[in-house]
Parts: sequence; C-alpha cells; structure tokens
Amino acid sequence: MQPKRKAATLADVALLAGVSQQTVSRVVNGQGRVAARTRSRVTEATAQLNYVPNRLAQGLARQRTQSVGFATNDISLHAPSQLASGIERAARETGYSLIVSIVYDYGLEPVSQAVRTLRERQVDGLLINASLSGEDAARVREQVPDVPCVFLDVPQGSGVHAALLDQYHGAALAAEHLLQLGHTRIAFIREPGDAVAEHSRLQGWRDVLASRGLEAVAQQEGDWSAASGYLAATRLLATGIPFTGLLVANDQMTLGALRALWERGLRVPTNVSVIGYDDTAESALLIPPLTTVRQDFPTLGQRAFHHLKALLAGPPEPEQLTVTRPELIVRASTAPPGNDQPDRVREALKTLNEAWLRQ
Amino acid sequence: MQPKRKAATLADVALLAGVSQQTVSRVVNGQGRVAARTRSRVTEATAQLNYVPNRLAQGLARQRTQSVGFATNDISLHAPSQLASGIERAARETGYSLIVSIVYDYGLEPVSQAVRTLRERQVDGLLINASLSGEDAARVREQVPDVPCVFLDVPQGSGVHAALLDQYHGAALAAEHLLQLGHTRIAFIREPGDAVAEHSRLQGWRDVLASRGLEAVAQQEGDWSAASGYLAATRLLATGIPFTGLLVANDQMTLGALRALWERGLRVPTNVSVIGYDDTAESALLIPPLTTVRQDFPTLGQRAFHHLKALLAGPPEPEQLTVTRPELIVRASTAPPGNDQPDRVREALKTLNEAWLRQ
DNA sequence: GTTAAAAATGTTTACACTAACACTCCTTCG
DNA sequence: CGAAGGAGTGTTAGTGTAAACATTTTTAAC
Repeated sequence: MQPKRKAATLADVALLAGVSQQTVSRVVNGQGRVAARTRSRVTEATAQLNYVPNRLAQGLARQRTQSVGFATNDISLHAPSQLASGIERAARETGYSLIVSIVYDYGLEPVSQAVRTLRERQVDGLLINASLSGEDAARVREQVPDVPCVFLDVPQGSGVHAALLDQYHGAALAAEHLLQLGHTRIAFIREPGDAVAEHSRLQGWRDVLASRGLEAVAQQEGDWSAASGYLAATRLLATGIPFTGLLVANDQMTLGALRALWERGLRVPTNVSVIGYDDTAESALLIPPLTTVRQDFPTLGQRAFHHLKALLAGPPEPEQLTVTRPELIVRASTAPPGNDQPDRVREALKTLNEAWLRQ
Repeated sequence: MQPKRKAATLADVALLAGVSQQTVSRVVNGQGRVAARTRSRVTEATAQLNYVPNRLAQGLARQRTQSVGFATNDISLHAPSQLASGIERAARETGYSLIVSIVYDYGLEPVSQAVRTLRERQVDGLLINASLSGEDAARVREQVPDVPCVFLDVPQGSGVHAALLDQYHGAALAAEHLLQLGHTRIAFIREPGDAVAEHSRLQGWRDVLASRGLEAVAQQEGDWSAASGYLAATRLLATGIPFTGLLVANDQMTLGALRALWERGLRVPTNVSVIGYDDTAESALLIPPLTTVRQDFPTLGQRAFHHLKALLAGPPEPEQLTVTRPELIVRASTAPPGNDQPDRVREALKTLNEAWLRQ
C-alpha cells in the first residue's frame, strides 16, 4: 500500500504533521514541552507512517546507544545461556539491547577480538564472561578505556569491576560436606584449564582437603559436558584406586559420572557419594537426586547488568566486586561412607542390574 | 597516556596521516586504489590512535548494519541457546553481529515487540524463533516489510521464508517406533500452547496413532522443563489409566518423567517405554539411555542464517522452506510391552527403593 | 494595554561515516 | 608534443537524530 519503500523518518513525520523535526523528536522522546494539540497531531502522523526511531542515528547524535555487549564463551553451555537470559531481561526492562559476541576459544586473544567487535558497535558497556587471569582482564580493560566493563569470571582482586560467584567457597562447602560425612578417599573431576586459577572450584576442594591433611586420591579433567564426565569417571575407575567420595565441577559432568558408576555396579550414595556443581533444573530430578552447589546464573546476570548500569550512570568508581556465595543443596547422592547396604539390598541391586542389562 | 578521552575518528587519523578522511576510509575498508606509501602511513596512524571504525555511523551512511536480529523465546532453554550458538558462529564468520531480543511470552504481541526493538536497531535481517501460527507469522512479516525474515518455528506452508525441523515427522517416527514394538496404550506429555499447531510434535503423534485407529489414553501438557515433565507424569499416573508407552515432547521433560515413574516403582522400559525429543548431550547418558529424536539445533541455526544471507544478497525471492528431517535414535528406554519383570526383580526394586529413600 | 515571563516551536549544527563526483598528476600513445 | 586515460587523492553532500540556541506565540501581571 505504501508507495515509499524506505522506513519513515522524523522528517517525514514532521512534514505530515506540519511541524518541525525537532517537535516530532520531542514528542517521540516525551521530553520538552509540546502543546497537547500539536502532540496529538504528531502522534497520529507517527502512527500513520508506522514510524520507528532509528537507533543508529540516535546513537550517533546522543553518543550512547542504549546497548550493552555480552562477550561470552559458547552460549550453548549452561552458564552462558542462563547468564544471557538474566542479562537480557534486566537490559530489556531498562530499555537496553543486548549484542552477543562469542569468545570461541580460551586465552586473551579471542576475548580481545570479541570485545573489539562490540566496541565497534559502540556498546555503552560490556559484560565479559570468559575465564581470564587478573592480568588479562586488565589488558582487556585497557583495550576499551572509555567503555565500562563488568567481568563475570575473573579471580577476585583483579582490579576490575566484577560480579562473581564465589566458586572457591562453593567448592569448599562441597568438600567439607564430604569430609563431615566421614569420607577420606576422595576423587575429583575438575574443570578444564591448564592453569589452576586461584578461587577456582578445584582450589576450593584442594584447600579444604589439605586443611585436614588430605589430598585427592585421583583426579581427571573434563570439559563441562556430560560425555566428558562419563569419560573422566571411567578413567578414574580404570585406575583401580578406590574412593568413596567424588567431587565434580558441574552437574552435567556429574550426570555422565553417575552413569559410569552405575555401569560398573557402583551405587550412589551407597558405594560412592557424589557432589555436583550448579544445581541445574535437572539435578533435583536425577536418580538419586543430586547433592550439589547451587549457582543462580540468571540472577548473577541481572546483578552484573545492574552493576554495569551503575557505572554507566555515575562517575567512575573504584573497582568493586559483587560476590555471591553459592549454597550447598544436600539431596540424596551423598551419605556416610562404608555404610554399605545389607546383603539383601546388594542382592536386589545385582538382580535389578542384570534385569536392566538383559533388556 | 592519551589525553583525548574520546575514541579516534576517521578525521583524527586523517589529520595525523596528513591525508583526507576519504583516503583513510579507503584504506580501512580496503577498497579503491591507494598508493602503497600513503597506505602504510595511514595504517600506522590507525594503529597509533587505536582507531576502530564506528559501525553506527557506517550503518547510517551505508544503509546497512552488518547485523542480524534474533528474536527468540527464553534463551536459557535448550533449543534457543543451541540455535543462538549456531547463528552467532555463522554470523561472525561472515562479519555480522548478533542482536538478541527475548520474546518473553507466547502469542503475537510479545514477538511483535521484540521485532520492533530489532527494527529500531536497523538490523539487516531477522531470525525469529517463536512459535507462531502462519497468520501471525505473516503479520509479523508485514510489520517489517523491508527487512528480510527467516522464521524457525512456524507451520510449513505459512508463506514466509523459514528454516524448519520437521517436528511432525520426528514425532511420527517416535510414535511409529512405539507401535512397532507393539504398544497400544500410549500416553503423551505434550508441548505447551493452547492451539495445537499443525506440523507439531503432538500432531505427529496423534496422526500416527489415528492411522492405526488409536488415540492417546491420556495426555498432559508441560512447559519444556524437567520439573514440568515430572509433574505431568505424576498427573498422568494419578489418573490411574494404565499405559505402556509414553511420548514426551522433549528430553528435559523426559528426565522429569523418568523420575516420576521411578518413584512409583515403574521401570523403564520394562513397565513403560519412554521416548523423548531433542537428543540433548545428556540423553545418551541417562539411565536407561534414552530413545529419542535427534534435532541438531546449531546446524539449523547456521542453515537459517545462510538462508537469511541469501535473501540479503539477492533480489526478493519467493518464500521458501528449508526443512530438515530429524532422526530417531533408538537406545534403551524402549522395549516391547508386557515384558514385566518376574516377581523377584519387582521385590528387589521395592527393597532398593526403600533403602534409597531411607538414606 | 503594555511588559515580562513562560511556553511552544523552529533553526542550526554536530555526530562519524560513505558515495559520488571532481580534481590533479602522471603515463602513454599517436 | 598534445590528448586521452588512469591512478591517486580531495571535496561535497547526504544518512537520521538530538543538543543548543533562537525565535515566535501565549499567558500573566500590573
């Protein structure tokens, strides 16, 4: 119907309403005084032309875009997607848009690249969820000196703004739980990464064990996926080293580990107590329900956005942290060790096992 | 170190290099002829000032932004996050950025709002992953007449460009598998949504059953989450209506359903055969490994992006579909019916159950 | 009824960039 | 040796909007 191919601009609306561009701008943005009659005429013209403001031009003129960048590693993973959900919601509620740029590999360079892309888009602020050392975080910071940044996965005390989950603490809770139940032979399925970050989950486990003069009897590295958890547990069992407690760095790997244990006839928590990390939506519904450490990523995302928003609004503030402590959720995958089932149950398990396998 | 607060512009670089803006622009964009010596001088100035092009201004001038919008429902869910991952990768590889806008509810209006936001940002194209009727999709289409759109979740034959998974077909495969095993008493845990979309999973199940003169003995609706699957299965069991086959609309709900069945002492697949949908990374590692329908969302995302890219490059083409057929993955959660465990095993299960619960 | 203040509206300019065109050199060819 | 052509570079105008300032109109006060 409309002969004009291109979208209507302020000028088009102004022409139709018989006023100046600026007046239309005032009406659209609801600022400045405009006579009621004029306003309604403009509003009508706006609707008639299906006018939508051009945020590019607006951004150029205002020198801010009402958009934030989210640089993250693979968004198909649990944490990034949950974060994205929380961030986007908080952003939308305050009129911001979210531009996503994936960090496709570990290390500084890929992050730097993602950040550059976002800087080109003139985002007002940056949320960075990539595992970075304190130094690398500072380096990224320098790369965009005039864009506020909030980091989501850096060591505490990196000298940058950050919204963090205290994974060290969460891991410590998990390890302490196992120790309190009486376990001493404990194995790890740890997160990926060559360098052991301070404040990491692995470090939390280690320190708690060390405080009791213990260390892991064995450990394997996974890549966060359920399949890697399965493989890691398989390798762990292949060593032949006995353990009664198993600490796993996330719930997806835990699911794989549970399967590996089950395949070898090891019952959870009867033979092995297992603790995961994250408390995904599925964890409570696993069999057995998983004892795990709860991390609320959507809330973290919202918190990070609001932290960023404060930086956007106010004057430059000293670097500050928002640290959220995770919580241990005790369910049914942990129990005291050596409390093996009576023979009757063991027999039952065996039968069941065979029956299942026969199918 | 740098006294200038603001980011360098073409003009700054031009001044430093002693050339005109236009020449700098030519160097930066690598188009047009520039003498080698001039080029190197400009390149140096660019590096010295840490110049990064302003894509807002570029977008304004060029009338395209090298960005695409992704309107999707909650990105923390499996499908959207997997899609986003595939789309972002394909986009980045071709120099596009991704702007995400969440569709926070079902129906036309929320989609319309997300699309408006993206239109304001002047995205070159739109990918829309929200469940929409053909009419509503056409209405969204009209809302942005000059922006190419590819829909990801609309009925086939909606008269819009779309990249789809043939969920009807996938669901049919699942239903046929159960029928071939000999099941006749089949229950559904279906996807959310009032209207039963054509080409939906539910419709696929229904039609296959109907072709054998059957219908579901019971059905419940879930919201894709594991918890809702648990509740749906619980409600299903509460009806007292016996069934030996259970079709579930995704794997997360299936996980919940497995738990509900387990709690009532029903074994899978001995007492009930269960089929999920999606083949998530966890599905192969569930106990028992899940028979399910595989959908490759990242690949779909890439495909959708390339479809969109073709629309951006070429002249308007007739609406066309890219339909991918999913594949049935048969694992251990399905078996012929009526193959109940001997009493001994049933007894074992009961004992085990009690032991587990006691812990 | 004048005057001052306030309200309403218009004009100019800047934002950072690109497209289109214009101009200046130098070759090269007849 | 002059013209044609091309390589290299500069100039001008336009992209859609908002801020700052300028102007006109209305209202209020005396």
